[in-house]
Amino acid sequence: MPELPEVETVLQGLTPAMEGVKISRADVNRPDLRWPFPSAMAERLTGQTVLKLRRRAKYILADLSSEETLLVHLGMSGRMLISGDPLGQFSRAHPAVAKHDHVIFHMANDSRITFNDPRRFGAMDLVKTPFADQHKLLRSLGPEPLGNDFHENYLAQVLNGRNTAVKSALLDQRIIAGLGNIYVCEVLFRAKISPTQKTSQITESRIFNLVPVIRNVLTDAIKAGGSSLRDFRQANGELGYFQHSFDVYGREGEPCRTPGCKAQIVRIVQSSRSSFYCATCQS
DNA sequence: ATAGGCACCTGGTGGC
DNA sequence: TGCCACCAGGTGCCTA
Repeated sequence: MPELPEVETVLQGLTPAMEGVKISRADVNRPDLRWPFPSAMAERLTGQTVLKLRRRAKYILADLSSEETLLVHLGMSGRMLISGDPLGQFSRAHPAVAKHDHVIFHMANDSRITFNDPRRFGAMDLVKTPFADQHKLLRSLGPEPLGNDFHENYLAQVLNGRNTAVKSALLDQRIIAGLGNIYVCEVLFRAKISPTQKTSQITESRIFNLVPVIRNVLTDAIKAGGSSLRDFRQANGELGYFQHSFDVYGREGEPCRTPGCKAQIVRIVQSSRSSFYCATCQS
């Protein structure tokens, strides 16, 4: 599910309900997700105030008053849903605990945040706040695509000499942190680059052009509240709607949206993942 | 060091 | 209805 725009959307939804608010209790309903939870996680969360909520790549980080930081990854199917009425803006009763509700945060403002993840590819960990960036899962991440460290010269330098398809390179979180399968497909369509193109074969001007294209695709998706395919929800339960703006993802056999192009979108498999593209427009 | 494949897990869909 | 194969938004780890 969640690539950078979806995680950013969830973060923005959670912030008013969680930031500055104490966790009165945490229910931890199983011992692990992708990996075992950190020891005594429920006790280490209980009573702590969330000082700051932030995002790094596809991770949500919650800095706690205990000087520990809770690190959350949504994996493929993770959701964080708010219930209750933290802002007095809407009223919604707390739902009964459902299947796959693995962790529930009971906040002092009477809201609840429920982490639900059927496939359990998600993860949570606790780390001392000053060392959060050095956490094993974070320390090798490349620059944020919407941040200042991601720019034309960086991308040209890091892609130069690599002998891999540009699709794989843009999915590599060490090169750029936050893109996933959907948004790489959409980026390559807008940039008119074939997903099979080797990075070393792409001209410098086309590499440079990828930078604003990546930024635009991500910012458009964030404005739309992310993409809801099967089960993605914003933290308030609403759907994102960027999926209606897909040019290629999931559109195998449908017409290319480039004006005047008569081709159909094709699907190929690269490193066991689907790539959607227009073989006429993208080279 | 780098590139490619597999594994982890559940649920939805479509074909027979 | 049932069974089965296949597909899914991620990514760490193992192999060559």
